[in-house]
Formats: sequence, structure tokens, C-alpha cells
Amino acid sequence: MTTSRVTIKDVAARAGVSKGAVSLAFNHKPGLSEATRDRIFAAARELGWAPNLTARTLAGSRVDVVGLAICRPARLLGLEPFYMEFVSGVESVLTERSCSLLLRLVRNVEEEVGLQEAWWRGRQIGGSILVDFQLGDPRVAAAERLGMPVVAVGHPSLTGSLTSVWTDDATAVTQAVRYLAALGHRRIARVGGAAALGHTAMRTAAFDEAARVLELAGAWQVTTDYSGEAGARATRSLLMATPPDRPTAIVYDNDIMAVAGLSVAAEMGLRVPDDVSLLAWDDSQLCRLTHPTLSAMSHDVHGFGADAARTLFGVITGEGPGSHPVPTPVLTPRGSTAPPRV
Amino acid sequence: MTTSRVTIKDVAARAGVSKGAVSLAFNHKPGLSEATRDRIFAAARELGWAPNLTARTLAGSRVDVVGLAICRPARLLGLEPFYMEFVSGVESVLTERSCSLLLRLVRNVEEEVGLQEAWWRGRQIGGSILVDFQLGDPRVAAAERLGMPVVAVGHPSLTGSLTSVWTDDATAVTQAVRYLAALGHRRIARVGGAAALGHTAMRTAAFDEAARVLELAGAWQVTTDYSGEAGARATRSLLMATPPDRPTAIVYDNDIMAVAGLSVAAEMGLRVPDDVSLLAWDDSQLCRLTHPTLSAMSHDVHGFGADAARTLFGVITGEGPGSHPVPTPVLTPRGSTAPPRV
DNA sequence: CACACTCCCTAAACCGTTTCATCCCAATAG
DNA sequence: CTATTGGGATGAAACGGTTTAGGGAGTGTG
Repeated sequence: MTTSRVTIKDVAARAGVSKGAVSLAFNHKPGLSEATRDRIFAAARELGWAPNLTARTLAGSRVDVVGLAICRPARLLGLEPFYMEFVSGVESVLTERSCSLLLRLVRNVEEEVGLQEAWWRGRQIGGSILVDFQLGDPRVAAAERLGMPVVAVGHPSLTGSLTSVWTDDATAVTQAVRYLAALGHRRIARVGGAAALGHTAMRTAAFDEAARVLELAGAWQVTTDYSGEAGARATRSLLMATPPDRPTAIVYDNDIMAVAGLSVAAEMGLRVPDDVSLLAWDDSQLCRLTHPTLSAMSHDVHGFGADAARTLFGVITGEGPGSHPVPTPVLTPRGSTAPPRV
Repeated sequence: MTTSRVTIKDVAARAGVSKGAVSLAFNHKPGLSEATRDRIFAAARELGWAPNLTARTLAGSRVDVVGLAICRPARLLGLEPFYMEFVSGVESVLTERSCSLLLRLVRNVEEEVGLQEAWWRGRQIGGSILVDFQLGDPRVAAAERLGMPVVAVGHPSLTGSLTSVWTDDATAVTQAVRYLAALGHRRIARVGGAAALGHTAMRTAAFDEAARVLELAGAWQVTTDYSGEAGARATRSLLMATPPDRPTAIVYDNDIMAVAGLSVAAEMGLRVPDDVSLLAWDDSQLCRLTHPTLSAMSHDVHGFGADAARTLFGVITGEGPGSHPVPTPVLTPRGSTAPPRV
């Protein structure tokens, strides 16, 4: 049923030129007259030919595939608005350059290092976007050793010499705490993300520092796995404390957990924001769909992904290493934060 | 810095055999003694060699990449729990076979047809998962013409001769309506998904039929773009009607819209489920995080993705075409549905 | 008219595998 | 002792492009 594959040779024959000429034409390289060029394109169109990317890659030209390995249990991933939004931002840039995304879920960093190496040596990808950096992440050394174009999504302190794209989480955390303190909150808690992640550690440190500077009466932090269930559990245990020990405001590390927190408060008969203020992170559409709407540290995740992709193209085309901060998440007050009603 | 690439030739030389022998060893094909085999693997390990997948593909062996093109605006995608969950299910199967997912966002079906064809002719992929079928979808003919292994996620009536994996949405819709009717609801509305989609049409028809059979006093349907905003808008206009014309129950085509509907009800001072019952679809974690929790047509989307991937492997390995229904979404009552308080 | 210089284009080498026809050789059969 | 067998290994031909050294045909100069 399949029409026998049409190759560059067929096009060349039909246009009455050599294979090399066809190649030159399709790569927009000089050394061909306009007339021949047109003839070649016409022949290709008639035959419905397009260059075989595999062969093209083998022959040593650029690879138009970008790798992305994500290290989260598959089941959790589906629920994280962050990643899908990030990926869609990446895609938006790839698409306009006719590139594709090679996506893979891995169990741990070691597995990812192996995968990236296999991809790179196998010329499956032209470069990779690395996410979820940990302290002393082995991928830094691996990428350098392989000489592989890479963009690291994470704070420069975690990503070593790699070109990085990052948000200033420390500043954002500080602003979040300052904002709540300015509203009059003195007992503030934070429900953080996965403890192993570098940016969780940075946020944790920043939170502590802010609490110290502002001399808060109480500051709690817990880490979770980012899931709604974990967020609910954490919120429940925080709110179960009796008033003097109970926080009047809670900051979450993503919005799924904030939504969960909101429903826990309702279930416990606490009014938001009167009895407890809630502040989400990442600000997906979700934050505007709850009642009350969720105040959030708002962040253009889609744009973040797009920036990462753009930066990767820069690295691939040989730009020197660099550090590319993207805008710091900005506080977007909505209905879930207010001064505490003592 | 990159150590000059090590190829199969180096390994062959080091093991004192021919390239062909190394190839046989690494593909676990017969015709080699145990001793030689071991020697080859040892040499490969010492040199840190892994087969170049591009070359392997070019030479005509199987391609271990699966394609998936999704046709939604990038910004919407990030918010749809469905897709990420589906993708993570696909990944879970691919991973255990060392396959990767080539993902791309497209603007329309025509673009997808072009993309799939380019992927296939370029031997970039070994097969594809096709989603979001429309009536008279051009991908059916394209896949046949190309002789490309494909699994179609959609009802057989939409996917023609292609091997399909599908949920019986019509039955599910009927059950949803029956359930609400059994609770005593006589005025039921449905906030549907994108009108162009085949399964939306099927659900719409099933809803109409169920309303007719049950002789409901009122049955409204609207279509949306699946976004929370659209869900909120639709809900608002439905609930703005004065009581005799106002539905007492609403079924949504995904859970984002149901969450949005919930907050609209709250904002309008209507109690859920007393004044209006809400029933979500797909049942991601979200449905358990709201207050009240959302009743939903529950559906193992992760497993759905996994089934699709498994079926694709079946097609690739030459199994004949087939129709693979997965379990029908099952009604999971929670806090958002109850008999109407007249 | 010989020479150099362009401009187009071709031919062949190459990329790193797989595949398959073939060869070698030891063991078994006749 | 020769013929047959068959497992183990080889070498060369694909696979479908890119790349580059160089050839031939025109043109402009001395």
C-alpha cells in the first residue's frame, strides 16, 4: 500500500541534477542558479518528497529534536499544572522552528544522566532542557563531560557552569512573607515542595531569613511531595493547633496544594481569609476558579518554558554560557488574603 | 572536550571481531558464541559505547520513538489535567520498553497530517497515537495511505479501519443523566467540550436521547472550549435564569469547568448541592480538593493512556486491526450531587 | 590566444549502523 | 577418505542524506 519511499535520488533524477544539488537547494546553500533551484523544488513537490531527518542527522547536520526528562512519579505529573504549562511554553518556541520535543519520565537523576547521555551519543537530540535541580546535581558534570548543549532551569548556585534560566525564588518568598506581615500576620506557615529539590531549599532558607528579619511570632515550614493530598494533610495539621499556635496565614509552593488547603479550611469551619489567609504559588487558571479566589505569587510559567527553549537554541548555536533570570513571581492579591481578624 | 565519538568500529577492533559481530551481539541475535559475545560486551563497556540510534534507524531497524501530536492552543493545554495525565500513562508504558515520546502541538488537523507524514517518512517515529478525532477525520485516510502503525483514541465510528482505543461515552452520559433523574432532577443541563470534536458530538446526541427517553422537563446543552473561563461563563448564564427555567443539575465535560461552575454557584449565592447539583467528568485529583467535593464520572485517564500505548505496540508488532474499549467512566457520587430542594 | 577567475554543478567519500550472502573450519555421516 | 553439515564470523552493500574537492563552461584580462 505504501508508495515505495521516494528519496533524494528520485528527486535528483526528476530534476535532472545530482543528489548534491538537491541537498544544496534544500539547505538554502549557495552555489546553485535560481533556475535549477526552482526546478528542484518543483520536482520535490511533484514527488511529495521531504528530506529524511534521520539520514540528515546521520550525515552530521543539526538535530532538530530537544530532550526533556522529568523526574516525578508518573501519577503525580498529571496533576501538576506547572509541568504541562511549562511544556506547552517550550513547545510554542519549538514549533515555530519545526523542532520536536523528546519527552521522558525518569525515576531518578542517575537514570536521567544515563538517558541524556544515550540520547546525545545516539544523536537523538540536539540539546536538552534540564529541570528540577538538586544540590550537587550530577547532571552538571555530565553535561560538561559530554559537551552537550544544555539549558539548566534552576538557580545558578545549583547549575554550576551551565547556562541557566531561573526565577528569583528567594526574593519572591521574601515578598510573600513581607506582604502577609504587612497585612498584620505574625504567625505564618509555609507548605513547601519536595525537600530534595534545590529550589525548595532556597525557598526554605529565604522564608527563615524573612521570618527572622521581620521578627515573626511564629513561622512553620513543612515539606511535601507537591500533591493535593499532601497539601491537605499539611494544612489540616497546621490548622488543628489551638489559636495561639495556629498560623493565621499559609504560603503554598504550588497551587494544587493551595486549593486543597482552601477546602480543608472550609471543612474545618474556618473562614478564608477572615480566620486564615492562603497564598498560592505559580498561579495557574485554578486560582481564579475557586471561591474565594486565591491570592498567588503569579508567574508566567508558559513564558518561562518559552524562555528556556529560546535559551537552549542560543546555546546550540554557540552562544557562550550565561545566566538568564526571568521575571520574579509577582504577588497577585485576590480573595484569599486579608488582615487577620484576631 | 568531547572524547572523539566512539563507534561500533572501535568496539569491534577492541574485541577483535568485525562490525557485524558487534551488531549481532547488541541486538541479541543468534550466530555468536557466548565467549565472543562476552568479549564484545566487555569491550563496549570499557569504551563506554552505546549504539547510535540514528544510524540504527537509518539502517532500517525498528524505531523506538512514538509520536503524539496534540491539537489545542498551547495555553489551554497546560490547564487540562486530562492530557498530562494521559501522557503520563503513555509514558509509563513507553518507559518500560525504553521508548520515548515525540510530542508536538499543532494548530489544526491538516497541520497534524503533514507532521505525522513527515515524521513517518523521515523514520522519526515507529508509530503514532492519534487523539481528538473529528467527524470525517483526514487522519484515517492518511494513516492508511502511509501504512503507518497507529492507534486511534476515539470511538470506532470516528476512526474507521484504524485500531482504536475508546471509552463508551454515550453510555456514560446516559448513566449520568439517569443518575440525576433518579435523584429527582427534571431540569438538567450539560456544559460540553469543543463542538468540533467527535466525542463531544456523541455525548451531545446521547444526552438528547436520554432526555427524551426520561421525558425531562428541561434539558440544555452548550459547548465550550474546555477552559475554566468558558465553564464559568456557561454556568453563569445557565444559573441566571429564573427558577422554572433554571437547571437544578449540571453535567460538565471535564473537571476544570466543574470546578469553575462550583465557584460561580458560590459567587451567586447558590448552595451546592441544595440549589444545584454539579457533576464533573474525568475526575482528576481536583474533584476531591474542592468543598463540597465534586461528584464525577470517574475515569482512569492514566490507565487509558497506558492502554493506548500498549495497543500501539500491538499494532507495530503486526497485530491485526481491532477495537479496544476501555472501561466506561463510572459514576462516583461525592458532595456536589443530591436530590433537588425544590 | 593563453591565462586566470567565476559560477554551476557533479562525483565520491562519509556518517554509524544493519543485513545478508558468503566463507572458514571442525565435526559428523557415508 | 571424501562429502555433508552447520555454527561462527566476515565483508560489503545498503540506508538517505551532507560535504567537499574538483571539473567544465563562460567571461574578462594581458
